[in-house]
Amino acid sequence: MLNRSILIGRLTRDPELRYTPSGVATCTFTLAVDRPFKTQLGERETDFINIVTWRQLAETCSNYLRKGRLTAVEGRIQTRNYDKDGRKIYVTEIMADNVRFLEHTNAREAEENGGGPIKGEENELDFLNDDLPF
Amino acid sequence: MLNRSILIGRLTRDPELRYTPSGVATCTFTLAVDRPFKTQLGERETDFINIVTWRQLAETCSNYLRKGRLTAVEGRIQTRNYDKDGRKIYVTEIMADNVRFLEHTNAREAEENGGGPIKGEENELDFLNDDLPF
Amino acid sequence: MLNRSILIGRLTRDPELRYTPSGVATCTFTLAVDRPFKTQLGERETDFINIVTWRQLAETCSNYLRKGRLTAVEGRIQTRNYDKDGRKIYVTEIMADNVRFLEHTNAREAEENGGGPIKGEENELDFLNDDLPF
Amino acid sequence: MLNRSILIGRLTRDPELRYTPSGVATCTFTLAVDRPFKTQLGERETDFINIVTWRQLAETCSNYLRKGRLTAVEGRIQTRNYDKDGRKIYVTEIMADNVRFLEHTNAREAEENGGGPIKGEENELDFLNDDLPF
DNA sequence: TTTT
DNA sequence: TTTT
Repeated sequence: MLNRSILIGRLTRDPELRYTPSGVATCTFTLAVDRPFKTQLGERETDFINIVTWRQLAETCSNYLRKGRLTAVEGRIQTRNYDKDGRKIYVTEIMADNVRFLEHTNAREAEENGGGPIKGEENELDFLNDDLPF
Repeated sequence: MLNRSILIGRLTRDPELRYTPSGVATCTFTLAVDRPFKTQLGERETDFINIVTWRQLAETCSNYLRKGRLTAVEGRIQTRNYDKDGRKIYVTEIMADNVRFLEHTNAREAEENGGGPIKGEENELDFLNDDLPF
Repeated sequence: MLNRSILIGRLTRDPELRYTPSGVATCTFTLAVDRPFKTQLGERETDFINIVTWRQLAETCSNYLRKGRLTAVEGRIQTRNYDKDGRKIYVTEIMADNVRFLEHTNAREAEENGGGPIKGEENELDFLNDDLPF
Repeated sequence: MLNRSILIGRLTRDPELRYTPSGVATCTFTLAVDRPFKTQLGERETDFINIVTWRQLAETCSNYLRKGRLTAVEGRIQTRNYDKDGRKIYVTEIMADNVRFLEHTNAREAEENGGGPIKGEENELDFLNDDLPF
């Protein structure tokens, strides 16, 4: 009936952009989110959460996100399963409908690994949100 | 850096209460959460999300929740993995720190399957908020 | 950049349905949400949060919600101000894009105060969510 | 029964730190959060949301936040009212229990306006989570 | 102006 | 009273 998650973390690697047979873009990446406490041994642990985006949002994520970038994600938890070698594998992913790029691509990075343009980022993002004004 | 999920759904079966070797209570259950849209074939799909609670909150969930009960859960997505037959199994769970019982146990149900007391429920819930790691 | 609120509470009175000059439906109501703790005097306090919905969602809220009904609301905090007697009045409201009716209208209530139909409620709700599947 | 808000925005001015008569620290600031769409005239509007923090979290916000800083806030909507010149003034605020500093103080800014230390920020934040009434 |  |  209601299913909403909000995460802030860093990409564990560059995002992957693919297309369905019918041509719909999908972009996947993993967010590393530090836990808000330490273990009894004083170590900080991290959760690795898989994110899936579709269509326009997928294209923009592919253009603007890179490994290590601090990112906010809003979406819905989705579960699925498939068979592998006669075993059922369970998968949990966040279907994101809103992604916020919290760190701007700086010049050096953009050059080095193909990060997206710095200007215009905000404007592109205006159309990423499935929320309507009213 | 930030990790928050809020879910409303129904328990797929009665909750399970266990204790760690050191005596800490933990209660687990699965929420069935209907997706907010239908497939192209007009079918409604459901996500099955594992919930974990600890300590006082675990005890109260075990007392008041039953299969089918509408329930709101607030918590943090946690991931872990373990080896099984030489394969890595990945698990995603919600570590809940707030659980709201949206359906009161009615008299018949309480008698039939051991559901918790009807009176006093709200007061017990006052002490369920629990922001601790476990 | 990100603005999301999720609330569960009870309507303080029946919802109000109005139309803008251009004919757009808007439905407003107030949720009473109990605080998760008691004061030092042992009293429980309550927050009263104004909710605004638009269009199809406004119509459905008007049909299905009634005073006292337990309801979940998801939306965005919006602030505005206006002048009254030369003073600026500040208003904070939740622009809701998702509303879940957690209590079914029972037969007696429906008859007494014009609550909406019991059957079909879930189906109507399918179209209330601005979130797209992908 | 459930009341959770998550916001990302920028401080409209430096935070204000005060103490209650009994010596409890409270820090208040306002977040400017851009709306996720533009008006029909192509203008982007902004919501201004008042945030209140208490105790340890208040001290750290006062030390690390400055005007313009991008910040994530998690908390609970609280409403109150008071009389002013025989009129009732209604106030809505977020009682925050988790604040994330999304922009590091850089050297120049720190020098210019007294922003907090750059090193150690993350560690301090570990203790900010605070689910208490105030 | 407030709900159970 | 508003931020980039």
